Amino acid sequence: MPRDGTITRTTIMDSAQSLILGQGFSATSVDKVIEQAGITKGAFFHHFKTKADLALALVERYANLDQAHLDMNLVRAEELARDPLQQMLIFIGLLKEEMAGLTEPFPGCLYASFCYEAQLFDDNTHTVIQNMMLEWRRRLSSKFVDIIDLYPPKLDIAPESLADMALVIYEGAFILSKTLKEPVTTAEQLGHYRNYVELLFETPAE
Amino acid sequence: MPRDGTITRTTIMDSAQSLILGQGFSATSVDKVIEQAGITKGAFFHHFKTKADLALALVERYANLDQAHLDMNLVRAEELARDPLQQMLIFIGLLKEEMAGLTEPFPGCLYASFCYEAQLFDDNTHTVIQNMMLEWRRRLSSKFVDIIDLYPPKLDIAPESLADMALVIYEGAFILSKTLKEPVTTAEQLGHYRNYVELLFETPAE
DNA sequence: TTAAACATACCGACTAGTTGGTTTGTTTAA
DNA sequence: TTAAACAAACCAACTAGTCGGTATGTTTAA
Repeated sequence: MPRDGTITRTTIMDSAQSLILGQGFSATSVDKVIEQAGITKGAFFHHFKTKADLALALVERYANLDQAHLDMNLVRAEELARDPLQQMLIFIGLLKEEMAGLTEPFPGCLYASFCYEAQLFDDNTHTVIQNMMLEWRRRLSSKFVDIIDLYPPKLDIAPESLADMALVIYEGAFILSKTLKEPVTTAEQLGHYRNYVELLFETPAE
Repeated sequence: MPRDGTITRTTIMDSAQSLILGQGFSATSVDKVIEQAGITKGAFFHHFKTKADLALALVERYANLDQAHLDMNLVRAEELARDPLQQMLIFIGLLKEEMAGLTEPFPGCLYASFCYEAQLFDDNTHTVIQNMMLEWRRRLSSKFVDIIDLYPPKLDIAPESLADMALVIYEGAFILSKTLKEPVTTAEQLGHYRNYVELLFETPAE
């Protein structure tokens, strides 16, 4: 077996990601990454053709984890209930519980980090992020379409924008949580999202 | 009095801010700023002792505008209604209408931009941002306390986290809007926030 | 079995250009 | 005349990326 470079590659990516979430991509120099990773420039540019290539690899890995995370929680919710509204409420509850136990703010989202340095990245990198945001929209709005069918909502709402709200809450809560150093914010805000869905579709007591 | 440098200073800050919202603070070199502003390095470092000094000046100006914006819309809402719930719904409606007419995504929020490059800035800069976030929380949660007094909410909620939701929606919606290049997102999401408040406190039909 | 040929992983000095910041001097208006 | 407002040349440190070389394996053919 050849020397396994996947460990080195993973170490580089882990180091880079934690640096990027703290100081942004631009300020995360290759020198800082290799120092953090404990390797050399030769090793870095063996694994990544350019620094932009690292950025792409990072968002691809992040999006893959995000996809798996989305799939897993949707499947779990669908296993725990048959009714689409119950599934959605359970799904949001699962997301909330993940964030509820944090003792320090979530380190942040790579999508948001790259969003405010967007002009530094190429189209491939942007597309990966856009597609993953659209995937959240597709998956959740499809569920909301089923819900609207069964439970006439109290207000006229578009399922896509209701689906978007999940990511909106995540991204916004991360920013407040990081800035104010309050770990509970994200779980609290996901709780409001769940409340909103509940109130929108609940059948009035008769 | 010698030449009036306030125009130059403003031009520098405007150029810097638009560059920062597109590519982040770190990638926004002083050279790029002075090129965009059409001035020289001498002028730049006459007005700002360091690049970090520019960052502080930018967030201070941004926070002052934010404060005025918050004040103005709260006053307008209080002029248009006496009931605190109606005031809050009008207030959110005013924010929504500001965003509803955009033909391209809002350029973004300086708080969020700095949040993901946080380690580059000093405590003064952070404090300005934190104080403005806490100001939003104070002002809106005070209103929500009044609302809760008058309209027993359907669910048990903390007024602070309900107040935080305004900024959360803003910051999150900006990120989706910028990434997906969809200008309507922010107004849509503020609409959901208004819906949520409405549903939480509405008096059930009898 | 063995050794030559090859492939991958990695090292670290080097380069051309950029970075924030300084220095020295000039222009402008009161 | 004076002091703020600006210009332009300059600097040391840092930037991403290159390149020749080495170390450690795998494959192939006799």
